[in-house]
Order: sequence, then structure tokens, then C-alpha cells
Amino acid sequence: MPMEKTFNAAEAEARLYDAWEKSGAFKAGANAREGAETFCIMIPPPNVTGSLHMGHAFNNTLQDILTRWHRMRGFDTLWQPGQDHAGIATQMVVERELALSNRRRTDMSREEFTALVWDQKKKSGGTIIDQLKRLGASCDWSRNAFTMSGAPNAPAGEEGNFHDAVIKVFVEMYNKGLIYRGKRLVNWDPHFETAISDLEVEQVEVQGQMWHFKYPLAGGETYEYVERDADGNVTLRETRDYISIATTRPETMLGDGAVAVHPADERYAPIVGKLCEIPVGPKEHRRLIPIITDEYPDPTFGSGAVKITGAHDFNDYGVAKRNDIPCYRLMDTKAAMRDDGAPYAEAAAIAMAVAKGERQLSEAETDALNLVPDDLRGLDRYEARKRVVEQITAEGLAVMVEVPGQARDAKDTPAPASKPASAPASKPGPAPAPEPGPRLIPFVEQNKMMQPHGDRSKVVIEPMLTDQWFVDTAKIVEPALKAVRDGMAAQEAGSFDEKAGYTRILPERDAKTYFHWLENIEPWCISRQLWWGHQIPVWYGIRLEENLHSEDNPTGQVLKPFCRSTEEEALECAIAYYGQRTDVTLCKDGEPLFFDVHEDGYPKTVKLYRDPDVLDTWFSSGLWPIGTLGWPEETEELKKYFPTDVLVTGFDIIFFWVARMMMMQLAVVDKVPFHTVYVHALVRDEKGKKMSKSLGNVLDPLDLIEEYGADAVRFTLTAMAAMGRDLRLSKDRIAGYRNFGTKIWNATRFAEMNGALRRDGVATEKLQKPDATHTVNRWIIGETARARIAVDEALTAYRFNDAANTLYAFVWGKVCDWYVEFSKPLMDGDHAEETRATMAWVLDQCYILLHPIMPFITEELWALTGERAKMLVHADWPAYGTELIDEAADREMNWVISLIDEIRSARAQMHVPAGLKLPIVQTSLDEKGSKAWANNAPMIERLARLDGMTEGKAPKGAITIAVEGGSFAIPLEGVVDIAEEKSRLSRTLEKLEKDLNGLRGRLGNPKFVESAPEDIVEETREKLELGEDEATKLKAALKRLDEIG
RNA sequence: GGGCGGUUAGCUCAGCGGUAGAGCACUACGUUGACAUCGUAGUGGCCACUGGUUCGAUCCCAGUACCGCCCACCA
Repeated sequence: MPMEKTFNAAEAEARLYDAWEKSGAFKAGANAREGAETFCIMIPPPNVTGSLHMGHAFNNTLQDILTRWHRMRGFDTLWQPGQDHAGIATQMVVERELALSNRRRTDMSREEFTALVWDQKKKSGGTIIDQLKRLGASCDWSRNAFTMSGAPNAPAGEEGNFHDAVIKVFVEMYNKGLIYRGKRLVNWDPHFETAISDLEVEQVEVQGQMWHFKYPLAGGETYEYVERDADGNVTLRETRDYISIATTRPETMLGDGAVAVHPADERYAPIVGKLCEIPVGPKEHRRLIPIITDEYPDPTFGSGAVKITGAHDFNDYGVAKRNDIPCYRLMDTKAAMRDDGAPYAEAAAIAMAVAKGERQLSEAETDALNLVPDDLRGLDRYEARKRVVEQITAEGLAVMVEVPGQARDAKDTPAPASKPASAPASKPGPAPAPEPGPRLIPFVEQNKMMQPHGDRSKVVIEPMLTDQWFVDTAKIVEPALKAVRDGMAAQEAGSFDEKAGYTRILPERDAKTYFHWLENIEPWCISRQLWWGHQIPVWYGIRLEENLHSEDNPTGQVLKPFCRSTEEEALECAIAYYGQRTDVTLCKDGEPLFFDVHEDGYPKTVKLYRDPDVLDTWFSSGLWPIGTLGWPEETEELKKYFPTDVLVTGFDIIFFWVARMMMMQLAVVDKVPFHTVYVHALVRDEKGKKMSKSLGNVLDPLDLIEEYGADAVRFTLTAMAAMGRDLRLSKDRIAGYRNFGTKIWNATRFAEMNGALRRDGVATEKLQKPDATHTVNRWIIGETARARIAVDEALTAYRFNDAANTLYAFVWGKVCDWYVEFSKPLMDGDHAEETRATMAWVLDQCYILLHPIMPFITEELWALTGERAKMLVHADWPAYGTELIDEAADREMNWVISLIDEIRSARAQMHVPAGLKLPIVQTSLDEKGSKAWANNAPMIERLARLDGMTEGKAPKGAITIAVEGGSFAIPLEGVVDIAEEKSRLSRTLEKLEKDLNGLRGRLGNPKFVESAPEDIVEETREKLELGEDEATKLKAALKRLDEIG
């Protein structure tokens, strides 16, 4: 049955994938040789609700190439797939769904909600798996993992021990003091109402507004305010009864604990230590705060004086901690102004007492204090800001500026002498409607500033003072740094050893990124106020009085945490802690917390309640390598495949994931999770823009697979995967590689039509390399060996593009362009059988070598072209090398090829009709050339459209063909235009002479001959000699033409 | 502000000490026992700029100019 004209990808891909899966081709260890080394890749788990985007397609194509390549080479191979539960992202999807029916998560219980999330997982979790299958990913799906498997409320079918592993790690790290709980300023996402880590915050440039306000000094006190320029000359001197501060967040003034100035700032020296008044809120209850010094304020920025709001700004928090300034929380979880606690008057009075040093508050008391004036309570932070600005302005305490046309009021907004140029950069705020005469408006500096946003919610992050769990990263970072330092050193030294227990990051530059981040690592906030995730295994009771200020409780926390893997253990632990006099029970969901006490104050009943927070998704994905292999159980797979081999990932998750996996695996099992991290670049659109839904420039890999076939998409991504460079994907390129598939398909058709695929009943994988005698066959066998060597070298070095380009050049440029053409005249005659056998072998090698990149079409061709005992997916990867290269055959064929090239070129330039067969006259030819001609005459005549060769002198009106070792003439009397031939030869000669001059120059330079390596000098000499020979011939030909003309 | 990249043919990119390559696009011509998703031939480059090292630099070093990315607390 003759083959179709093209490969029908749409029809074949599903069928082939199905066949692979059914035969267990992707199972761990499939096709492994006896006693084989292992090779294991962990998939970067996509979000369970996700769908395949171009980045996934790229990432997984590379992994699949490595996996298939190793599997064919007989490694005991595992590509471990799975999905991530993706806390926020997944919860977001389900909440959005709920919103459609006007419901919210808080309308139901936690259990009901997480059940809905599990439903969602069931519904959409398979999508990405199916899509990866469309790509051809050869994962061992029977081992598909999920970061929430085995969670307490997981439905049937979601068993597994990932949850247990996560909990175990948390408990162990807690016991080792690597995890702690504390009230810290964290990034708070007001939309999802949860803390997030630094990495989940995106800095976005926005147009910022900075107001300047006057904080009156307490008791109407005044001081001499003096400003000087760089030379110390006084530029301003006046008496002030206030200190001017600049702020971008007026609403946080309510929580100010101090005003800070730089200790060296002489302008404010007279008032340091005095109190000033926050100019908001009811006048009779204005709070006073101290003016302090700290290194943080920059005297050249703003007014040089900074209001310190420890609970809502990271810098201020640092200042507050250093100077023992109270941090007053102003907002609730939605970042609206607090509406709880005692009325403002009461709270303000307490805060005032604190400021005056008359009173001290515990952390809890400070947190309970609501310093939001009654009229602002419950307002959104931006509404509150507006009100605050209005109030201050109305009261005349905003620094004003004259408009229009007037410079800003210099006396109130001092521009320090060192930065005189800063003034023009600042413009007055919103321009008022033009009115006659100058008029005063509040001075608002318009500056570009970076504002933190949640990477998921896109809302502005609010720094919030809350109780959170942290990993003490400083304690576990060192091994992760050392492992990569050692790995990179070995890589550099060329002595990299996969078994040495260190890790390298490729390309090298990404190692720098890794180092930089880890060397400056901050504590990692791992608690999230979400419902979807691993709930923190900590139960709280009340702390026993005598321990309130003990060493293990420096902040005087009232709660006593019991961190254990299970409720039962926590309960046991608590019982031991309280002793006989206390009745300890578990607090059931929704039950009120109630602590009853004995007469002497000792707890009588304690209800343990579980920490409601869940763990950061990346805490669990940080355990992906051991978790998917069954840890903490000593499973066979864990023993066999861990540490794994390569991690293939995008640079965007080096911090999120790679660094954390390194730290966590080293902390938990004291081994690096993989020896190599291959970091690939981003897939962009053809204009170089990052693909994003909002830009609408997303190329959907599924669409592309539909249109061009998975192989074409894969080959394109591979060919463009130059290390470390972003790649721009265009459809033209994909179409080009789809054509490449068609090309090899048709080469196979040719072979089939010529009976070159008859294997005479020999199982093809047993098909040996034929003992060819004909130069053409010996040559292509050598070329095949070269290709195999180059592909292996490229893949070993993770140079995927080199592998793809090598194959492209070999299959198209060598096999199709030349070998197939050469073979045509050989299909009858003495060498017919040998040529057929060689072609069959060469094509098999093409399928094998291409299979990791283009699995579908090659598998199909494999099946179509022989009785195969094994599918191609399990075919043996060849090991032949340079022993197959026949240098003599190589030289001969290269001579033949260049002769044909020359003739074709001359014909085309002389406008000889393509179909016209011409005789050729050999005017001179050395022995090698004669032999080469004799061996390959039918091929040369066919490909160069010649009609027999004679020896003799160049006839009149002939074109001259000069090749190494000889020259030919093609008589074109009447056809050829003498002038044109002259100009053609001249052009060729000119080019040649230019090259020769360069070569002569070099050889004429004694220093070159002295210093350059011998082989280079020798090569240069040879080139010159050959070139000069050719030039001589060209000159002779030109002279002849001159004689004729 | 700190760090890391990039600048090579019209476009997208390889190459990274021995005098420049691919794909696409473009031009001309189409023929042989697979292939028009094709064939053959061709056009097209002071390898960003300026210095330095070297016998020799697109490649190494230093600086300049643009472009891009990452990190960062200027109120």
C-alpha cells in the first residue's frame, strides 16, 4: 500500500500516543538495560487548574527530549509528572465561580469550600495532562502526583502521602527551630485577605503624589529653622512652630509613632527630643509624638523629616523597632480603616500617655488600640486619604504653593542645597481652573514611584502587622549556597561529576542570580490566610502563667502552640503540658473558645484550636522531588531515582522554586535534589513581547499543534532554544519545520517506491550497517555517524538548538539534497542492492536520531517501513562513531558535490535552459579527479544535466569549470554570450583574488608563520595553493575568451 | 539605586580567537523515478561605536551609546 503524500498529524498523533501509553512505553524503567544507570526528571508541576501555554510547551518539550533520549539509550528513566494545588490561584478560580451565583466562600464552612475546590480539581485537573499528551510528553502518568494528595478532606482517588510529607517536614523544622511564629510586618493582600511572601509582590511604576504637611510643635514652641547651600551660606532663616514632613500616604498619619530626622541634619537639631502633634483627627484629641533621630531619613529628600508609621511601612517598621516606637495598626484585612475597639478619644488618650512615657503597652494591647478617628472608621484607605488631606488643608497645615506660573513656596518646601536641580522635576499637583491672580493650593509633588502589587490580585499591597509563620531561611541557606558554589566550580574546572552531591545551574549567569538572592535572603513568610492548602499542624492552648515571659516566649505570647502531625498527638502533648488539673479537649469548628480557670488561676479547661492558616504553596512544591517519590517512606523509587538528575525550568521560578527546593531537600534529607538545573528563557511573540492575555498576543500551543502538528511545534521550540536567550516564536518558523517533517516523509516515500525498504524478513532493529563498497554509500554512512556524534554532544551539553540544527542540516542538506539524488542512478546496476540497504539503514538512523525531538512522525515512519519488534520509542540509540567515517569517500564526494555545484552555478549564470543537457569536455584532470569522475559519472551527469564527457581541448565558445585538480569546459557555441562568460569569470576571479591576497598577506607576515599554530599555517598554505591553482585556470580561460573575442 | 543580558544579512537568530552562517523573506529559472509543505541558482553583512591585548578580534579586555530583563525600602 503506497504511502500518503504527507503525514497526517491530526490523525496519527492521538493514535500513536495511545499506542505508546498502552504498551507502557513511558513507565519508569521501561526499555532500561540490565543494570542501567537511572535518569530522572521531575516536571515543574503546573497549576492544577492551569492550561498549557507556550512556556509549558517549551519547558516540557525540552524535558521530553532528554527523557526520550535517555530512555532510548537504555537508562532506567523516569519522568515524574504531577500538578500543584496552587493555593491562591486555585482558590481564586473557585471563588470567581462562586461569585457568579452571588456566593462567597465565607457563606459556607471551610470543609464545604474545600470540597468545592476538590470538585474543581476533578473537573479541570485533567486538562493540562491531556494537553501535555498532545505535545507528546512521555511522562509516567501512572505515577502522576499532586501536592495535596492525601490531605485530610481529600476525596476518594486523591490518596497519596504528599500531605503527610509536608506536615512531617513542618513539624520537624519547627522542632529544629527552623520555623517560628511571630508578629511581623508582612505583605498583605487586601483582596485575598492573606499575607503573601516578598516574591509574590510585583513592583509597578505608578505616578505617585507626595504631600507636605506641617506637624505643629507641642505647646506652640518655636525654633530657628536655618537652611544652607553647599558652601554653607545661609539661604533661609525663619522661625517655625512646626516640622514639615513629606508623605505619599497621608492616611497612615493616624498611626504615626514618631517623626524621625537624620542625626546629622542641623536644621532639626534644635527640636530633636521634643514632641509634635499629628495634625489630623478631632482637635481636642490630637496625639503628640516624639521627634527622634535615626540614620534612615535622607536629609536631601523631601523635607528631611519622616513620619514613622511602623505598622504600615517596611522602612518605618525598622525605625520603630530600633527606637522602640509603638506600631499602631490602622487597617483591617480588607485594608479599610479599622472600625473596632474603643472610641477614638479613649484610644488617643492611651496613645498619648504612651508617647509621654507615662504608660507601657504590651504587643497585644498595642494591636488592640484603634487610633482611627471615629469619622474615618470603616472607610477604604483611599477614601480616608482624601479626607485626611482635606482636613489638613482646611486647617491650613498643608504646605501650599502658588499657582499658576509661580515657583513653589520655597520657604515651606526646602530644597536642600545639595540637590538644587530637584525643584524643576517636581510639578505642582492637579492644576486648578485658571483664575485671575496667583492663588495657593496644597503642594503635591508628582513623582514616579514603585508601588507594590499582589502578583495574583493586582491590588496594592498593604504592609500589615500580623502574626505569621516564617521559615528561618538564614539557618538553612548555607548548604544550598555551598552546593551550587561547588557545582559551578566543578563545571568551570571541567570536572563536573553528576554523582558528587553538588548542583550546577546552566547557563552560568543564572547561577549568579541564584547566589545573589540567597546571599541576601529574608525570612520566608509561609502562612497564608486561605482555606485551600495544607493547614498548619499547630494547635493552640493557653500559655501557663509561669511561662509567660520565659526564654522560649520572649514576646510574652499568651498562646501556647503545640506542633504535631496529628490532632491526637497535639492533644497528648497538651495534656502532658497542663497536667492532671486541666481538662484538655479539642475545640470543634465554630465552637467558642473558652478557658475556665481554677481558683488559683490555673487552667481548668483548655480547648485546643488549630491554626486556621495554610502553608504557602511553594512550601509544598519545595518538597516536590522527595514528595513525589514517596518520602518519608523509603520507597524503591526514592532509593533509585533520588537525587534526581536534571531540573528543566524557566528563570522566573529560580527563587520561588529552585532555591527553595535546594534549601528544603538539603534541610530535610541532606541531599541536593538534582545535579543540574537547566534554565531556559521565555517564549515571546514575534515582536519580542512577553505573551500575555491582556496584550492578546498569546499563541496557544494547542492551536499550533492543531495547525502544524506537535512535531513541528516541538522542533521549532528546540531549534530556537539557544541557551539563555529569549525566543521569538513565529508561525512562519513553525511552518518551515512542518515542511521539514514532510521532507523526510517524502524521502521515505522515495525509498519505498524504489524498493529500498525491503528488509527481506530481517527484523529491522537487527539491521546492520551495510558493508557498502560504493563511495556514495560509504560517504553517507560516515555523514550519519557525524550526525549521531554531534547530536549526542549537543544534548549532553544541553545545546538543544545545536541538536536540532545538526539534524536539520543532515537530513535535509545531506540525505535529501544529495544522497537521495545520488542514489537514483544507482537503483539499477551493480550497486543496487547495497544502495537500497544503505538507504534503509540511513533512514532508520534519521528516525532514531530525530525521535526525541519529533516523536510522532518518526514513530509513524518507523512502523510504515518495516516489521519492527519494538516501537521506535524503545529503539536502541546508536553508539557508532568515527570508525564509520571513510575519509577517502568523504573527499571524493565533496569533490563531486563541488563540481556539480560549479556546473550548476555556471549554467544558471549563463542562462542555460534548465532542461538542456550539455556535453562536457575534460581539459585537465589529476588522478584523484579522474577516479572520482569514473566512480560517480552517472550521478554527476544526472545532477549537472550533462550529456557525456570527452577529453580534449576546450572548444570555442565554451564555459570553463575549474575545480580542485582539474578543469572542464562546456561548449556552448551559439548559446553562450562571450561577454557574459567573461564577466562571470572575472567576477569569480576577483572574489578569489581578494581571498588569496588575504592569505598571501598572512603568510608573508613572518610573525604569523612564527606564532600561529602549525596546523593553521599549514591550512593557510594549502588554501593558498588550491586557490592559486584555480586562479590560474580562470585566467587561462579568460585569455582564451579574449583570443576568441 | 544595584545586578545581569543584548546590539551579526530586510526579519528572527546561531557562531564567540584563523577573516561570517541558518531559517524566513526577496530575485531569476524550473528539470531528473520522493517532495510545489518542492527543486536549482542568486541578491544581501566596515558582526553598534571607540580604544586596548594579539601575528591575527565579530569573538578576549576597557570604555561609550542605545535596547531589554531582574532585584531594591527613598518617606
